[in-house]
Amino acid sequence: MASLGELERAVMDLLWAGQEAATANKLRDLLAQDSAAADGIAGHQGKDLAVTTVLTVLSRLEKKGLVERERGTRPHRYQAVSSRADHTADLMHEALGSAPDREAVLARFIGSVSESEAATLRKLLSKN
Amino acid sequence: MASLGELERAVMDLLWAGQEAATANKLRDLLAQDSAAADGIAGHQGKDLAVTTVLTVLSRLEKKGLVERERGTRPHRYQAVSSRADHTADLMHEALGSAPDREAVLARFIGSVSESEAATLRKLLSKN
DNA sequence: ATTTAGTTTCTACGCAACGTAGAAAATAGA
DNA sequence: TCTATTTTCTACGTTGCGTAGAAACTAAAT
Repeated sequence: MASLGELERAVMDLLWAGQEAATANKLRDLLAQDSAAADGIAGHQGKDLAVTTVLTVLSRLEKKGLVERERGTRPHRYQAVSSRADHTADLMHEALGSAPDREAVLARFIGSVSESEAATLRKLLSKN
Repeated sequence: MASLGELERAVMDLLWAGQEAATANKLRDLLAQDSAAADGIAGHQGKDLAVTTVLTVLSRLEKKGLVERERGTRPHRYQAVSSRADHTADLMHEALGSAPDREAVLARFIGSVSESEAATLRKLLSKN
């Protein structure tokens, strides 16, 4: 399924957070904000990325099937193909599927889950 | 947590499969067997790896915390730090933990689980 | 004690992924 | 048609991994 680099991850987080499709410029601005916030504004050492950088990353994410772009509108607009929840669940299934002893894996997994999450799971498994 | 390359994965699979700690030479032989089997014996295009290759990989796995070695014995013996089931469960937790909306993730995860696995989960969640 | 055969460490090369962005090409609006 | 904006192309530096030779090290045999 291909794992994500740091910047790719940051971009996906933005796309997953916002519901609207966003342009590369918009994303660049948001990334600048975030990094400024992380430094505490004072720093803000010109961590602004070039738009081409963001576009490159978006292209790579598109190739990986994580992002979709509207080619019709002029500044192309990008959006995540699936929700973060779906994507994360896919990753979990991918990990699970890579093992021959799925039951054992599930046992370990459940064994180290918090009580509230266990409750959530019980609910999800009974309903339906 | 660091993901594994192809050879790293193959080595871990061997360590997870066998219960005894193994030497680099032993692992090299097992890898040669496996690749021969994969090709159907006829091929077996001298895919035998150098022992140093296996040792390098083992060192990297040790640095990643996946493998442990007995330095006392002369041909060092290597073994997995945790079982494959534990490791896989850890990966699942890692994926789950990276999302802010854990409940949503669990919902998707459960939603696309096979019926037999769902049964397994129900059992695991009730018992205890 | 010295040599030697086997073992481990060090160093390194090629390749692919990723962060990064300038140069060039394409396009929409003035 | 010219220009400002946007997108694509190309590329460079870094890091992880597959791969292994060279060098250092250690235990056994002589």
